[in-house]
Amino acid sequence: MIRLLLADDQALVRGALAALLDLETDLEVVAQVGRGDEVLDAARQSGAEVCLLDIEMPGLTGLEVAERLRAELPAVRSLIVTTFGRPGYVRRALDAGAAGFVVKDTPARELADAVRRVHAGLRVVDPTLAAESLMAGPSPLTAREAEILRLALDGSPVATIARAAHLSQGTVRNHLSAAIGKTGAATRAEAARIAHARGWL
Amino acid sequence: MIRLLLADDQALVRGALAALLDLETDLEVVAQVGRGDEVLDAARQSGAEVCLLDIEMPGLTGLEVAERLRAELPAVRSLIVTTFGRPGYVRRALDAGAAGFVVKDTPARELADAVRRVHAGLRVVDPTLAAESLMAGPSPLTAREAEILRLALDGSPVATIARAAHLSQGTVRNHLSAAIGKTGAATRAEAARIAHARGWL
DNA sequence: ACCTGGCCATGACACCTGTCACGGCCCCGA
DNA sequence: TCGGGGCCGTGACAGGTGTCATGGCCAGGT
Repeated sequence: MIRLLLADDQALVRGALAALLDLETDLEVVAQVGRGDEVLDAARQSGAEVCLLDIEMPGLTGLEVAERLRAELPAVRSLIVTTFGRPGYVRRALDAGAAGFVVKDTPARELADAVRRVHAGLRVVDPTLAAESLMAGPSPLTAREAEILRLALDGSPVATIARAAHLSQGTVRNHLSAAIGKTGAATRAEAARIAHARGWL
Repeated sequence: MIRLLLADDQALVRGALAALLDLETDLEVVAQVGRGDEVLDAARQSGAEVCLLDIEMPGLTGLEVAERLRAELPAVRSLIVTTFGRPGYVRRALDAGAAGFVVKDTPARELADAVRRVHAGLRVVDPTLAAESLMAGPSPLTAREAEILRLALDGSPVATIARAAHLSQGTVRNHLSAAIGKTGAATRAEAARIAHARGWL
């Protein structure tokens, strides 16, 4: 009996996944949480062996959770289950200590197998996704450029970004210009979209 | 036995919802599709009585599907099941003939009840969502303003938008200016975000 | 000691954007 | 018949944006 923990911010999806996995005779969902910062406590109390983690959750990112799980509960395996197959996410997930990476597009019947493989100590990564991840390569953005671009994601004007980052407007525009160049974009909005889609933010 | 059709672009979510609903003794999932434009055929062939529709799908929107179902298969009830509780979506869903509107945040146990209510001919709408929908009111945007704003969503420059819409740049800027004024935004990026969040696009 | 590269900043320039005033064309309701 | 309002366009202006050159500071590697 493999003991599972589910972390996803959408209650309906969480419950549905639980129903799906409980159909398997060798799997048992022992805990469900809707926030990233509730995973560690729940994992400790439930004695979960494998954690299915969504990436975009309130509190903590699934990637951050995977990192903390590795540090504090090294016996627990993390399996990232996310909507977005952004290339950069795969690399970051593996760096964070995740044992697997699955997108929500994959057929339902394959999920249970992924869980079993991860539990057995294997690494599970969507093959097409792994290829994309290698193709795209690592992020060319510096830390500051990524930070500025994150602030520019919603289309804020330079003045707002500068205040938020405690920088001068000129510096912000320089970072944005560099990011535009590195992403091959024409405007900062496009640069932000590209970097976001690649998982560089 | 209530016959259900599931439409959601994420295979994993689709399969998980099927597992969840099949647990109920009076419900039966008779068809699953991953695209909006496959729903009608599938509904006809499977003889589904209730269709669970995600809004954002390739091919056709869940809202558009609801409209066509009402026109061509009036006996079939539509239940919108979506991630985003945008106020404008609720109104548009009901106008399109949907019998219910549920967000993916709702507890899993309530979904089966929503299906039964819809099948019984009742309307099901998340109460807090209904309140928000009334609060926000209808879209103040004209058709063209909404179209231009849709094209501006990704941060394209005015020249690109103008080409895409077959308009002069001046006209595009006028429409954008009007939209910025009506949304109370400061930039077109913010206006696009606001309108999108309200379900006006 | 030297050079490279990230980071911060300034100033100047060309260009893009947001706003406003204005005019014209339609359709619809009073 | 006469507005009113949506729609399209022009022109002009102030301010925001993207680019470039330049300079200083600091950490790291040769």
